[in-house]
Amino acid sequence: MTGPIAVIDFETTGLSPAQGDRATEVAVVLVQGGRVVDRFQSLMNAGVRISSFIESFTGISNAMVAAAPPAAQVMAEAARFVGSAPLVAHNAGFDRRFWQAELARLGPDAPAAHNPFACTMLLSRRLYPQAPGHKLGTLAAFHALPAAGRAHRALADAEVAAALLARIQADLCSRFGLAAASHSLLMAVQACQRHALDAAVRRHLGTPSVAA
DNA sequence: TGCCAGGCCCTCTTTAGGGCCTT
Repeated sequence: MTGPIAVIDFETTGLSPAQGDRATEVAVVLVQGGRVVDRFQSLMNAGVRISSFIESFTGISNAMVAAAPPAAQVMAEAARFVGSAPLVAHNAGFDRRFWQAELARLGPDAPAAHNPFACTMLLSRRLYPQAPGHKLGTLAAFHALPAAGRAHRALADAEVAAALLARIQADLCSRFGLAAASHSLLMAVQACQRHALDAAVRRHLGTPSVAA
């Protein structure tokens, strides 16, 4: 049994914290042994205005964040919830930038700020090249994953990403005869070269031959 | 008013360009 993995999703005011964008909502789903074992979700007030485009896109309004706890408080709680668990997100580069930017505002010693991230989008590109696309919703439909609520809200998207992660782990296990697909294996698959998946997994596992 | 990012991946590539994906 591997340790828990924290699947995270942010809703934000835009695409780039370097351009002043801030998080408006965060959700974390803890997954262990292919099952969701705990959840964290909160809106947060970062003191910035949400554009009408983002409001219609996410359903998160200025009034909703005005009534939410301060961003620093929410991020501190999220970091404690994640603890030492490795992280997973869909298009993880995006969520990693906001995770690190928001935690950096808490100070240089914020916990969990540098936990490793794996990406369900990069993994899906490796494992499911036949999928019609690699958006989270497209992959959910492709794998017939259960609906989890309104898309583009943090907890619903984190739940779908967690279900996608469970599918990825199950497929890796069945393909390579594993009992469990660890986060480090996910990182190895994510980093492997195109058309070199089996060789990359064999290198990671340290086994000379694995049934395909 | 209009525009804004970053990184991976593919290919009509590698001295590059553009699509995808996240909000």
